[in-house]
Amino acid sequence: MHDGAPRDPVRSGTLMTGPIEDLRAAVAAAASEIGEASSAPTLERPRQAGHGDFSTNAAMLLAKSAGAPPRDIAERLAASLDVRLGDDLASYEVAGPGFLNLVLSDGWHRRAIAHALAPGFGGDGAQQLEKVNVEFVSANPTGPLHVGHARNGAYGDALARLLEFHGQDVTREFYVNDYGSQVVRFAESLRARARGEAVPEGGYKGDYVAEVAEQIPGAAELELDELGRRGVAVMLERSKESLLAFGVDFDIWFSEATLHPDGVAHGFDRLGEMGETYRAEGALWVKTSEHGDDKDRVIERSNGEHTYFASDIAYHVNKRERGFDRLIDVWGADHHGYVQRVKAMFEALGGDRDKLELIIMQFVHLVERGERAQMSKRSGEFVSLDELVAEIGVDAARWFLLARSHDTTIDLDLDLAREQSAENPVYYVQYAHARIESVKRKAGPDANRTTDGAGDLHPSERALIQKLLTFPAEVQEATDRRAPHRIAAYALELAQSFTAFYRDCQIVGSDQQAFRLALSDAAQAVLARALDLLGVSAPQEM
RNA sequence: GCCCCGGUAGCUCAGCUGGAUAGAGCAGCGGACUUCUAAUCCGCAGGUCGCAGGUUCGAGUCCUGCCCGGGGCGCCA
Repeated sequence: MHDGAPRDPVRSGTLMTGPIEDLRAAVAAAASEIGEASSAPTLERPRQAGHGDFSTNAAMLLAKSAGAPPRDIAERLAASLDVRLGDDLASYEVAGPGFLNLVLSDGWHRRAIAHALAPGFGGDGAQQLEKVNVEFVSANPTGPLHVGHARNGAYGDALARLLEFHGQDVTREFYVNDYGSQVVRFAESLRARARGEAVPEGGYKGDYVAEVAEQIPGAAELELDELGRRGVAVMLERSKESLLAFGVDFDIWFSEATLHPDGVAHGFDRLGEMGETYRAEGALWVKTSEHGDDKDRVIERSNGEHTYFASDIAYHVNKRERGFDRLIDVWGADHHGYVQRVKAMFEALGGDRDKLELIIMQFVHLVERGERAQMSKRSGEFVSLDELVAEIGVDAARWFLLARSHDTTIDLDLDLAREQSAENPVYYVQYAHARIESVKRKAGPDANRTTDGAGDLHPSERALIQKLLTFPAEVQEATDRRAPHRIAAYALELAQSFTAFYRDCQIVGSDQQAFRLALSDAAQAVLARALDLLGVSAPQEM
């Protein structure tokens, strides 16, 4: 949807204005007549029925500077809003310690639907257009992807989708750790399997190792280097297939090996030019402690070999030189200890530490009959991404993984997940979408639509419209906070709002048919968009 | 010892960066299918928001200390 005409790099804000933004602006304007608010007034949909369609705390924030009781100020605010909003304000009420509750007219609600029906509703909210690199999954290519990678993949992809919808230019990147000692260990394991020998201590013990070895002709006799390369290639191909089947499609598969030796040397040069390295105890160090790290870090060992950190430096230099405005790395919880040093290194390289985001994903714990099991690639004990998809399907799997905040650990009991997959809320949301399609089918292809109408709106219609109108703010919030799980929560709530409307209001055949079809169209479009942001399908029928 | 993430209903989790009587899904109990899709809907029950202080008109949310669970603190990758 972002193809075609170029857009302004900085938004005027006009694209974003909608009924809620107008309302918010009116409240802000009314407030500024009275005094200085200590913070921006809220404008929210109260969870409590009977507290109006929208509610603001502006009066309480103004009380100090205006030197008057909050409830008195709320009355003055209301009087001002009454003039500003005219017929759109149906009624108001001052409540509690000084809340101002607003009830908007049916006309305001009807007009709002047209806004929600506009193409791209909720998108393009970014204030500043950026070229963003999102690096995620980045699993070692020495074994199959497990559910932890699935979580990382679902999250990274959903975040990328959010950023794209928000208006950013996003590159999805997978960093392939195809260099270093784990590749050697993998090659040794492959050779042992090919020769029918026991896998050496510290090697990879999973059955997949034998399968991979079988796919490499002459594996028993190949040089370790070559065997490692072949093995990694096979694993990588498998990973690509698994991820594609899971709906995750990377733009770039970046090989760590290609950073050696030139990229690493280049990275060291850059640090050297910045005066950020020194030699001590026979090793080469980088002064990360001057940028917030606990201690300085070795990048070249006293034996002349590079540390893993050397690759990280080269990689981040490379990313910067590819012209990204923002780098987002999605890591597993076991890497949180590296956040400070990588941020420090990035700053030492002359980067802006705020332009490098390191997002830590908490783990997926495997639970079997109430017992926690440890997932480990080397021991071969894990639930694979493929297995998860085979058991419960892509949509249920993605929903399961995306419905929770990324900083909460997830307990996965595969038996339970299998049992409960039929009860996965994702189907409820999809069902609402399919049901709307069914209603439209019933109405026929030529049925009229209108956002005009007479007569009172049903409370369920008003609630559905209000829910639709909050979508742009939800997208904004989910994007700003890197929190796609909010979209899942929103999608469920929207599906509930639609289902209540469907229950209470006859659509096809009613004298409000054209209006209710327009409302249904808007609900369907937003449901489809929300599901798409999560990488979940929106079926026409179920 | 230090650092990061959690602790909210029986279970799994939200809680819009401080707002009104803390929510959802699942599980449980009781109801609803001659109707635009019952993968649905309605009702009931379920809580010392880990504990103790503090900040203020107001704290699940912010601060301090402690308890519990998970993860991390290499010249490994």
